Amino acid sequence: MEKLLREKTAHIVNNLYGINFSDLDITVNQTSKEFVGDFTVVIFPFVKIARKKPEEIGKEIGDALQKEIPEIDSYNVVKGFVNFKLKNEFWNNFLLNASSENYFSLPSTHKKIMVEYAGPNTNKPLHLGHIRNIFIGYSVSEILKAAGNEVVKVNIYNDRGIHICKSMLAYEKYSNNETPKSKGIKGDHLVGDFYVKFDQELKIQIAGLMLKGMSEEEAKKNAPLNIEVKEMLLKWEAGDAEVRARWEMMNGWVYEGFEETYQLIGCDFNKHYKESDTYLLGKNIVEEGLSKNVFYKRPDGAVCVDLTSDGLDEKVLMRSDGTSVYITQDLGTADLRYQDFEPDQMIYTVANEQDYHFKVLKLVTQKLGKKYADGINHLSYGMVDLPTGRMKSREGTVVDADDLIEEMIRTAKEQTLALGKTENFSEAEAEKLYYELGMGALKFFILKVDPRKRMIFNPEESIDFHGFTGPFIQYTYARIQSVKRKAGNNFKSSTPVVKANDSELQLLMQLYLYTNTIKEAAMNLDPALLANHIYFIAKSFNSFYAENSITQAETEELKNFRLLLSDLTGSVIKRGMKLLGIEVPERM
RNA sequence: GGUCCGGUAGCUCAGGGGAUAGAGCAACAGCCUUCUAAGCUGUGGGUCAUUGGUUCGAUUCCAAUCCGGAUCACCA
Repeated sequence: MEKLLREKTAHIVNNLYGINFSDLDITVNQTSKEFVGDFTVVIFPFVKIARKKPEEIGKEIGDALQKEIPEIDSYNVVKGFVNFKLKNEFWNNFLLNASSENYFSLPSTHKKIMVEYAGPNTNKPLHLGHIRNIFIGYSVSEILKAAGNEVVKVNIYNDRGIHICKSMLAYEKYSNNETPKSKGIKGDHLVGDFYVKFDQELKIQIAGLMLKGMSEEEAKKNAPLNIEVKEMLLKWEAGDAEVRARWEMMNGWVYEGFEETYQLIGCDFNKHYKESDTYLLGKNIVEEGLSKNVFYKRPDGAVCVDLTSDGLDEKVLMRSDGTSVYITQDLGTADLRYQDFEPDQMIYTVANEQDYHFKVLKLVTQKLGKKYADGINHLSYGMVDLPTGRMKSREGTVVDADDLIEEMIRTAKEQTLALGKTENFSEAEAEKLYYELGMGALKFFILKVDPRKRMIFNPEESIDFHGFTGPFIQYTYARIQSVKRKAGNNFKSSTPVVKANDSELQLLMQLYLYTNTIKEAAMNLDPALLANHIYFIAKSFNSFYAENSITQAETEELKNFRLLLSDLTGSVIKRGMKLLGIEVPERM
């Protein structure tokens, strides 16, 4: 309807005033609530050209549009705004159409989009930063699917390098060969403990050396642990059997731990890539770049690319000793992924601290003339900070993912029990509900914020279950299901001819705008748009619910209409929340 | 220092050229013998960081300044 209004208005204005506006030049808004109407055309832009008063123009446009668009019931002009009110039939028809099975399946874009998300290191457990990453990456993937794209979800494991060796070395030195099983903790946590242990022991060594008169820099260089860990990395690269075996074992523990957390979170992947598999591929690309004269070799042997003409710097792509750096393996990974799936677009869900890195990646692949280069897209999200600033693992301020999830579920349980909501639930049903509510609260808390912005999480304040939250929406859904049960699930999709009241219209409008939001969320890679919209739908429903009786409506026809409206609201909420990765309960 | 991102109510966040700037939390006042009160209705709370500009109109766009953050490795 907005599109139709824009097109018709442009047409009318062009004829009437001899200008040349396209539909994109026309502003159509929702009518703001203090005026009568559903949609509003802004006519200020024509005032100057038409040399008439806004009120006059408004009347001319209003008359013309009313003639051309049969769904328009009436209009009014206020200053430079023409407010159009749509006929009951329009909303009745919408309700019927939207209640049919395939209303919400948007046409295929014939595009294949790859989304990378998660991307953890295999030396410590997942934390709140990963949680935001995973929620965003998963939700963006689902939204893209809903908008008609084929989506491939991939993960990348940073599973090799000096930081991985640190936990391995600490394990070798300080463990009693314990295993996740023997200690009864998750594998990623066990490995993470040794990563921390390495740092602690290293600090002691450095302090000791400094007491003997070394400078801090010297002490760091000469600390036995630092020397040993470098030796271990060399052994790893050389394929030393013992080191590789320990690496396989410890990474195996970590993957098991991660898998458990993924399951709890409810995310999934089509394929996991490992940097240990791709870092060597990057070297082929470096060779390719050299032969194409896109890269050059410095006298010291390091391979570089000059990006100064693009406003960046000279960037090293391979060390003088021939080993690969971070960007090298990303070049290899991108190439492999394109061979694997041939996506039209590759979206990297990575925090904004790596903006520079992805600029370089895109530029370098473009310079190499890679087919996929233009499709590289960095979904750069803001980091999660504490009120005191950045989370720091060394200061122990990192919010652990498993702990946080557990706490959310526990809080959900407490609050639900306090309200006595689960008195006639079976044990399994109740546990499922606590899980859905706890995760719903957490996911919504994260996803309602614009991904691009940094956000603050205060561990002192528990995440809310009231107001603009996941549980509020889940509650709304459960309420709707309850009403439907009370009505014996007995309502027909026959043509309702009902003059909707204000709260019904408000709800219909929100439901009507839903598919727009999906398209916009997909275009902007922004689940927050969807989260906000679902909240408005739930809020509109609750107002409607408070003001109107559904099962006791004055007439059968009205009852049927309201049941149909409630049912549609429920299905849109369920559908939308699914795209955020949030389940909705039938009862709560 | 260069580049990029941000600054909106006490707090957490929407709005990104259009009408009197919105939610939630927190505070206060109402609403359960009627479909689930994790709800609904209302009240108070704002120099949209500052200063200039662009125009019919700027919280929104541009510039400068201030404040916060990120980044500019042969680390990942």
